[in-house]
Amino acid sequence: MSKDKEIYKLHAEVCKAIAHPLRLEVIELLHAEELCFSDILSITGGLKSNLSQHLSVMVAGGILNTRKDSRCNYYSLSSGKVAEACGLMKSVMMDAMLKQREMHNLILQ
Amino acid sequence: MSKDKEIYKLHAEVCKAIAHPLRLEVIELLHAEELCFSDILSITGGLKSNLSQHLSVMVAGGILNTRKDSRCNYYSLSSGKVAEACGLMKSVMMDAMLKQREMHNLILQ
DNA sequence: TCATTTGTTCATAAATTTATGAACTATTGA
DNA sequence: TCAATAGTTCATAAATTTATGAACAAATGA
Repeated sequence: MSKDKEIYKLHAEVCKAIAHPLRLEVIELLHAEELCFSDILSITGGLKSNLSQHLSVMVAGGILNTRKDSRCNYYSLSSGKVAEACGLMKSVMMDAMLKQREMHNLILQ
Repeated sequence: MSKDKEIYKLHAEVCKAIAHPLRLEVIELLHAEELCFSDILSITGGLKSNLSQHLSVMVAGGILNTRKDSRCNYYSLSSGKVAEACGLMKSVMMDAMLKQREMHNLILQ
């Protein structure tokens, strides 16, 4: 594979680490503060095994840091850039929603 | 589903639209200028059917606009925010790579 | 020491995404 | 009209991701 294609592949892996509803929810939570596994689980709900796997996808993708206290496993964003990128993509989504709504209104007239 | 979960799902769909090596390559190309299908194809290579499908994923995700000239189908970024978000994620990837390299060096000493 | 808490790991099934090639459509130019 | 250009759509197979529950491990506290 060309060097460029390698880079795009790595880039895509980091992007995939944010591309899931639960993972985006976790990113928003961790934007405010570091949290431990059970805190995140109690907020997001669902199975602990599922959350644990998603968190490890995010750590492997380099977007989360993890720190092990004797009692708890703490997770935090590796960089503010992650939350910033997610915010931009959210705004792109909002724009697309508005645009679609306008199209709808136009058709209904 | 709760309203929040719905939002995270839509948000994730837009994020998925950038989370593929070929799609990131297309985003970088379109950051500079609007291009038509065959131009993109000649730069990225691969099958035309594959490119066409990836482009439609991106249009459906709201990150690309498409315009049909009688001769060609032109594609462009729906917003500069898309390229900005990708740039941030690329920088997160670079940071992760550097960090991993440092870890490596530490272990090899 | 033994039960409890706090997660991770594993196997598996289900769902989704991706790649491929063939078939198809629409427009243009000879 | 007929061939060529420019792309889309479709069926299918392969790969990857996701969800689930059970089993496991490590640390704590009674």
